[in-house]
Amino acid sequence: MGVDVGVPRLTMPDLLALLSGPVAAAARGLLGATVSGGGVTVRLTEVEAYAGLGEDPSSHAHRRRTPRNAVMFGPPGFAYVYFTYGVHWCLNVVCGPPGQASAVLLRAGEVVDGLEVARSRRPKATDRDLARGPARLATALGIDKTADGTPLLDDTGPLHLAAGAPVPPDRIRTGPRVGVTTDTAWRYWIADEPTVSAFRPYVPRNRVRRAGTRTQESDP
DNA sequence: AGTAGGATAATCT
DNA sequence: GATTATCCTACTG
Repeated sequence: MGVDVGVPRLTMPDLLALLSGPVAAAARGLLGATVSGGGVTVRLTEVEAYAGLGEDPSSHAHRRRTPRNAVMFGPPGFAYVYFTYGVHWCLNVVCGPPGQASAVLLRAGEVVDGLEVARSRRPKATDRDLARGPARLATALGIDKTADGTPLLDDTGPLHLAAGAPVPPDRIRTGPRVGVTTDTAWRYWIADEPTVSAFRPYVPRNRVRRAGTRTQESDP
């Protein structure tokens, strides 16, 4: 039984249509949607669009199809999960028509259900920080590589994506994406949401301490 | 409050 | 062998 009749909510076919279209619109439209996994539900407050083959140097699918990014080349509505920095998992929603390989990175959200479970997965985090950042969000949902390539729009996989209460357009903010070289304003977030992650400009990590480099000073 | 550095391994050149 | 769509801790002021 729907209670709040006045609030239009995307139907499942509408959600699929949204994900099938241009990735920027898909990213925008995903704000306010919910992702559930492992007993935790997160309401998305911050996302980033990544175009696929060719157009976007920051996209994992920029150059060509590889085993890692293969899911991005498939149909929309599936999870693309990647491992980075040797430590973290991040969750994307595959968008666009098959072959285009665009995706939306889920950067942050508010835990709206399963709070106790989310806290147990991130014991040291405050409630605000439980899913504030892409790897934190993935951890809160209990995501690892087994979620890669699973469907998000039905209940056959470990994750489920559902439309939420629509976000008024004037509440949506845009800006450059985090941690990448390109400056396209393809980061979207909901204004005044405390769960939105802090912006961090791209900084190359050049300083590699080489094991073979001997230093002579061994005493002051 | 702000920043520097380390963790740690898959992926790609 | 270099890079990485990040996060946490420790240190400085």
